[in-house]
Amino acid sequence: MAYNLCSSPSLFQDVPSVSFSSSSSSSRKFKFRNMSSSSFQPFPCHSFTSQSRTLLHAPHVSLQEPISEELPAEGKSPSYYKSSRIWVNPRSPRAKQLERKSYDARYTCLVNVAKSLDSCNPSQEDVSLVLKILGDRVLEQDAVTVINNMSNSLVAPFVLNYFQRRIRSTREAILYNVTLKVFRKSRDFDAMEKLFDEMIQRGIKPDNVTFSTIISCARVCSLPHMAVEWFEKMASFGCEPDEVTYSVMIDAYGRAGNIDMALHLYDRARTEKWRLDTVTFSTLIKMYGLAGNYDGCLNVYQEMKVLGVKPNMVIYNTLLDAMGRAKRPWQAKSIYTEMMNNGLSPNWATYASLLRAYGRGRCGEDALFVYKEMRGKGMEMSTHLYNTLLAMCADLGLADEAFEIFEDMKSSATCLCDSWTYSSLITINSCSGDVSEAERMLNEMIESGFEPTIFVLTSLVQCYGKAGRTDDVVKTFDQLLDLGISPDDRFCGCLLNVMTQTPKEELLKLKYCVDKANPKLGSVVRYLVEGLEEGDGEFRKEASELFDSIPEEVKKPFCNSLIDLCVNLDLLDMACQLLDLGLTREIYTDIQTKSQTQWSLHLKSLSLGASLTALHAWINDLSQVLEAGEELPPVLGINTGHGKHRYSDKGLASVVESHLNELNAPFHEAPDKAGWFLTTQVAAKFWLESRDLVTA
DNA sequence: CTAGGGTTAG
Repeated sequence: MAYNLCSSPSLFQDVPSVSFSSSSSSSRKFKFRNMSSSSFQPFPCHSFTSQSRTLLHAPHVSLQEPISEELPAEGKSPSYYKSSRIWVNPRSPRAKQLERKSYDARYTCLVNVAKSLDSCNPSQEDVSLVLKILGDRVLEQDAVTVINNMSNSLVAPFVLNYFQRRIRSTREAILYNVTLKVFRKSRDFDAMEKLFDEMIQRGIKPDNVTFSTIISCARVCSLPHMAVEWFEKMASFGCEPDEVTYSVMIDAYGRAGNIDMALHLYDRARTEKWRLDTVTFSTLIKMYGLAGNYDGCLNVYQEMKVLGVKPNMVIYNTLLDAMGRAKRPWQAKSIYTEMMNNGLSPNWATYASLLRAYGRGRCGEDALFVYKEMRGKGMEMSTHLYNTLLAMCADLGLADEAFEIFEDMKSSATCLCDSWTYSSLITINSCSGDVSEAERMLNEMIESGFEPTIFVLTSLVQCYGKAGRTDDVVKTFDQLLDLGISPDDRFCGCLLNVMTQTPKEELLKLKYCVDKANPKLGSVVRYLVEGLEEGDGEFRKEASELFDSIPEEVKKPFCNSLIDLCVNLDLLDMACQLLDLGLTREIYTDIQTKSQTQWSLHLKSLSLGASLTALHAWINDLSQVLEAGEELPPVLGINTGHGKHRYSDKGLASVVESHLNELNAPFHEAPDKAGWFLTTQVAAKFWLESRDLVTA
């Protein structure tokens, strides 16, 4: 028997017809996936140009027309062979290539049908008109390919109906499943549920594919509870979840915030010896990353390798992204190195993750090296990738590089600037205190048709605050409200930070903003700014309520700024109360540590005011130890960290050092340990006792 | 691309 893969050679200039001798046993292997050799009916595709109009108005052309009903007898050419008939050994690469080309051509035809359907009216008549071209005998496989390539969820049900009337299938769920996929593409969960009901009513049994499609649709529609609901429904339809369903559900549970359940499923999948593949692992890594469990990400990665699953690009990119979130640039680097050693070359997602990791991890040199490498490789740029570069520059304060990248972006024909682009540029200029350049960018943003976002306005508040332009801070605040944006915690934190840099006589203007933005914060600030007398722990109670009401990640910056404000206003008692509150609520942790040989004070994560307050508290604690007749350890140390401090232009070290000098404290900078001030038990004891004499 | 699952921002 000869398989004739291309019945009309003239249609394929470079694809000659092929026949395979039945004597070759390998011809069995030569078939298309999901299709038995005998069921394959080749057809020419000459009428299928990319123009769907041509397609529709070519009624004399049928996909099936030139097909010979009888396959040619061995060694005899069918009548429609004209020329260029070549015998090809089915084992040869040439045969594989021909198979490929023939398949591709057929596939392209069906994709074009799908495209025409997408742009036609959602009616049975119009759908029939397009589909007539497939002839009366439609192959199930072709129907699947057509629907699978559609994206119009209004037309899809008519197409399904058309095919159902022409195809007698023993596996009717398939056409339903592939139609469900179209709904998934347009995120139409309601349509999905409706079609499922129809399936049931027609007595067609849903299978795992049905459920995993519905579940993953719920996921992309941000309806994780629906995903769970449908998963739990499976059993009542006689479906046992398999590895794909587990993989989807691990993700759905993760996104629903039910990580325990996700891990439970993973355990089950593992003990039931499902073949776990990279998709499941990347899902797990992603889930741990979003939950902030970064060691969990690395554990999954290790476990995956132990189980013999080879990491692919998606795994590496997901890991890199997680390490970026974790602010662990060094781990991102070693993962990237491993990726390269495994012979994989970075794509856009790799670069985006790396840039983010190095930007957030303050690794300027590494980040710029990535940028150079991208340029050197001629990496195809996108708006998103440009924006990632600009965000990296904003993280690292690289104004010149940002300008260069921005110019490059504007000269690109395909990558349009968007509100993210301007946002990064405004942030960069705001951080470097360039008010006029920040304003110029804001204007350009507005002229380009983008409204300022809360991120832009937050940056501007910071910018004006730094420049001492309190009225413009207030103006920016009002602009935020005018745009109907409600101030978030970051914005309030920024206002609070501006207050720590504002002279006392202007603070009332900012208090107005804080009051409006967050009344709880306003009532705490009132004690400081209005010099409110506090009786009976009122202040502490208000501050406690404030910290109860804000999310974990903003507690420390709020507390730092509030303490700074106290210190600026000489309200040391309230500063101490806030520090104590911060310690008891574990907003600050491990500030004081004790070992056999050394007691230490760690100030690195504290603002300047909070550092000085913590220093005073520590000195008081040490005095009390002596008063109680107990001993100090051999060494006492203060760790300020070195380098530039987040909250100050001056390093924290120099501020603490001059304060220690003022106090005549015997701490001295350690020559071999940067950022440490040390003293001995004897010196400390002598100083503390003489100090107590003075204050007594 | 081949009836189901995974990687792009404050």
